[in-house]
Amino acid sequence: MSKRLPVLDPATCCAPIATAAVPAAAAGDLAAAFKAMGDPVRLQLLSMIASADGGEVCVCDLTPAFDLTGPTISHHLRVLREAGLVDSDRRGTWVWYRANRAKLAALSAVLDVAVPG
Amino acid sequence: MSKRLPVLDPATCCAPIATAAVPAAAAGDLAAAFKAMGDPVRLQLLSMIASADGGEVCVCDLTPAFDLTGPTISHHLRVLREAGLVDSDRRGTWVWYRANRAKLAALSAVLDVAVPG
DNA sequence: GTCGTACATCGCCGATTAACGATGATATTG
DNA sequence: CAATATCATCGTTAATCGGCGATGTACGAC
Repeated sequence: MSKRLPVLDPATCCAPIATAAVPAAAAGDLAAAFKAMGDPVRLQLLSMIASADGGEVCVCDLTPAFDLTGPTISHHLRVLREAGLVDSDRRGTWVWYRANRAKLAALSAVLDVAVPG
Repeated sequence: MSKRLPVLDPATCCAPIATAAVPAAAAGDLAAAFKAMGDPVRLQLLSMIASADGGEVCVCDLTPAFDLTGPTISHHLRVLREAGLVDSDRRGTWVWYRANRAKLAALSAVLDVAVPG
């Protein structure tokens, strides 16, 4: 399935942006992940996958939730996959998606900040 | 300065995506914020602003950090502003930017997740 | 084998975007 | 006042993106 390896380990990169500036080398990978979430449909897809009971969802349950064609949903799922936010797994006729929780946690940590007052 | 009000209160919206699916009405605003961070230059700008000593940075200190023209940096700052991630403030000749920490915290919370193992 | 279903990929098109140079607005200085 | 500096806006261009229909691939049923 040609999983493309992330250049940077999501667990180690990076310090919260309120603590230190993101190094240029890391900015690309981080921005790619945020960019993948920067579409309403993809954000909903990601949240449906991440919050799914049992930790995974069949594409057949995702597609009918939107007023979009199959190829379009497939396209968005591919973007999420290539960003390393989700993983897919074909079992028989159906394809199942699950969230990469470590990646989500890393992104959350990057945005974490002490809120004043 | 025509600050455009967010449709949804960043402090109340939303539950972590690993907990519940993002409502369609909220997906747009959330995705817009992530989209703004989905560019390497903007992510670096945001991190430079958020981590700045004193909580704010002059544009004059941001522009020379990139191999880009002034208008291009101005454009990226505008995107960050319209996404509600930063606020600007002109004082004399210079314009100062500071991060909207509440918004960053809200986005961090949305991505927060319990990591297994 | 032939069908029908479930997704992915391909190719195309209209809309959006990042980048630039030129121009404009605002503030300080002489 | 004129001149300079900072930053935003305007207008253009090349590239990217989201959407679709058509086609391809993998699987189960027959």
